[in-house]
Amino acid sequence: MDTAPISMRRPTIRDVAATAGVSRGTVSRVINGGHWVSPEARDAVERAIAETGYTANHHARSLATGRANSLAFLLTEPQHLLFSDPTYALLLRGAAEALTQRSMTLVLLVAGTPQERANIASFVSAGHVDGVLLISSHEQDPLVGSLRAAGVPVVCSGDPLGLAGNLPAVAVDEEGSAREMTRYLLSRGYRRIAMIAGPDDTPGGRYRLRGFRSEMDDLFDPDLVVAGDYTRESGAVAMSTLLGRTRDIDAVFAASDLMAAGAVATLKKEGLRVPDDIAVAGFDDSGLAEEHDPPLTTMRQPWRELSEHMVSLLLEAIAGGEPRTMILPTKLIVRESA
Amino acid sequence: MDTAPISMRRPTIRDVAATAGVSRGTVSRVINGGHWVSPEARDAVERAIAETGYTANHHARSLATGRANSLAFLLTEPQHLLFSDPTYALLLRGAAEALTQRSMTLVLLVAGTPQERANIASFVSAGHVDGVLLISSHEQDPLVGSLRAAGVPVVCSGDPLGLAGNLPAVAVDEEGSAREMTRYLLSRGYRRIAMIAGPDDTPGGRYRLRGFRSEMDDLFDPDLVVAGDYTRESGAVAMSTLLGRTRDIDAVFAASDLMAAGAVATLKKEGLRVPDDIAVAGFDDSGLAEEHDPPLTTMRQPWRELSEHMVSLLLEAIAGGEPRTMILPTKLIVRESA
DNA sequence: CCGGCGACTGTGACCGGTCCCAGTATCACC
DNA sequence: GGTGATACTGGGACCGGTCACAGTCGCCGG
Repeated sequence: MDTAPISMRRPTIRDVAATAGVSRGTVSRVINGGHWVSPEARDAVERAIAETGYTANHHARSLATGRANSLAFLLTEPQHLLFSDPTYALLLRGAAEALTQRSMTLVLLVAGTPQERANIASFVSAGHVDGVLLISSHEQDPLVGSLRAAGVPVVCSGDPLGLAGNLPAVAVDEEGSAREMTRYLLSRGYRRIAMIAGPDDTPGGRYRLRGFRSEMDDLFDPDLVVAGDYTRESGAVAMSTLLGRTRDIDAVFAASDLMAAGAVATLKKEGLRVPDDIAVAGFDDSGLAEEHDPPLTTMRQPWRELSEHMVSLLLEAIAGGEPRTMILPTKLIVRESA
Repeated sequence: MDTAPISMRRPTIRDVAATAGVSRGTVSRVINGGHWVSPEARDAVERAIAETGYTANHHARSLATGRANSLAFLLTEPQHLLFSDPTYALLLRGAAEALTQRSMTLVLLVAGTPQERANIASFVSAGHVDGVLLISSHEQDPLVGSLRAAGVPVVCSGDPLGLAGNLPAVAVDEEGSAREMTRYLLSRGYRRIAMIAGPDDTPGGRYRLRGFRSEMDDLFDPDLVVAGDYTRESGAVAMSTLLGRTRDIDAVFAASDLMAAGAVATLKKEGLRVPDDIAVAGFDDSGLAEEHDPPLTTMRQPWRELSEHMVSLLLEAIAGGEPRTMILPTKLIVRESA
């Protein structure tokens, strides 16, 4: 019956051992660093591996070692946000690369519906991944709590508000960045500067506003602050709100490029020119900023470094190291909008 | 020394069996459908599972069954494209959801550097995932060949050009969609319609152009066709090229929203109004279209359905079914740009 | 009363690795 | 020549499931 070419089953470590004329143990040692193996044995094993085309079975290895060799990229934002905001894609790309380099894999988890959240909690707690790259959690996300309780190593993107210490995190200097942008706007002669802040339960919402306020000092006017939720639409709405309060505004600092873009859209609709009538600055330099019309002045977040360090801190934590937190610098990118 | 609360190891199927007072086999049967299990046994097992908080160990199961319970989402585009084009994010989101529903996991693979491509080929061939969702392959991608050779189930997004048949795929009716858009533009009275096509080695490049050409019929002018690579920049460049050839253009049909946006940018720079001087239509309805200024008339791709069907066709193929291909309809979305 | 069948259950082998321990060989040293 | 350390090797046990198979039990028909 079976006239098809026999589909050889994948070679196992035993096959390699047999063709190399050594034991499984020796093959295993060669694979894992090769200490305490004689040069001849190593050679034989390496030849045998090449000859048989052996590749290790991840599942078997994970079962034996208890390590999964994979990390979860966990998005906790409501769905619609996740994929409209280009910053997530940047982090995802960086994380994927960082893991590929370490020959680990990236499991994408999206915590949208309550059902999904429950599944994810049990999935992760069950040890199917070694750790979690936690992306953009609002303060007091219960999911984070359950992960911590289960003892799953976690590293946060951005300051883990309210999860006092102990959680490793990689963040940018939110407050300092906001101060720098504010200082820049002031240096350009703007005095009536409004801020479209992020939600107060996110680090980017809280600390960027704090930096803005302290740098503005006497010039700070609470009427010129409106909070959005980082989306383009919320930026547009916020700008309308601001204009409804007063026309005495000469610059706007938005806590995300997306909100800045929304603000610009509103301004255009109102017949106001950017930056001639009102200057607009964003935050993130998410790619959108450069393509925008006009190109946005913004604070560049070091996306590549952020994800790279998230991965390395997480691996440290998994290895049992002390939880560390890194603060990375941002960079002022001056374009045309302000 | 160890004053910390003992960290109980995860309960295994044996623990469940013990507390339920049955054998491992029975527990396994309950978990996998529960056939040929007495109601009392089932009850006891379910109680024991709840009591112990048991969750199955994926690695052990995969080792025993040979199934990984995960699919790869494989991006074969050069890096910079992947994450600037919002359409990938839409597919990714949909795939993640579709898999979560089936309690499978999504492994993200990015085939960027040659090194990564090699790793991915061996990773996938080694059976670490059950199948591959292949995203946007150019014709004759060697990676696809090696995956097919290794017998890994694959499903393509878009017509798998050149990989004649046999590969299941989910695509939209490219040619029909392009005809519909062209017909619409003609119905609006435009006669000198240009096309910014996609690369000819992609289905969206080849077939959308084909549809455009056949619907234009006598009005088709090869001088009014330029190919881009779906990016915004290429759209901008293509538009410049077109304008360099002739100013006798009253509408432009771009094979992606991103290229349409680039074209609009060029037109604005040239002082031309959209749609008053030149109308612009896109393709994808990738989210960008709605937010664009002016909002883009475009062909909506059914992203959710695309990814959902990709997953289900792939699972069919994995189960040994005949490779199937699905063609989904698009929808003309009329906004302001044309 | 026996044979046979269907429903249900328990058990041992196995998936493909890792790890640990016992064992051997070689060599230096006293 | 015995002792002990060092370098290396082999093999059994184990990780936590699934699966095939054998076995038990009750019941029905002949």
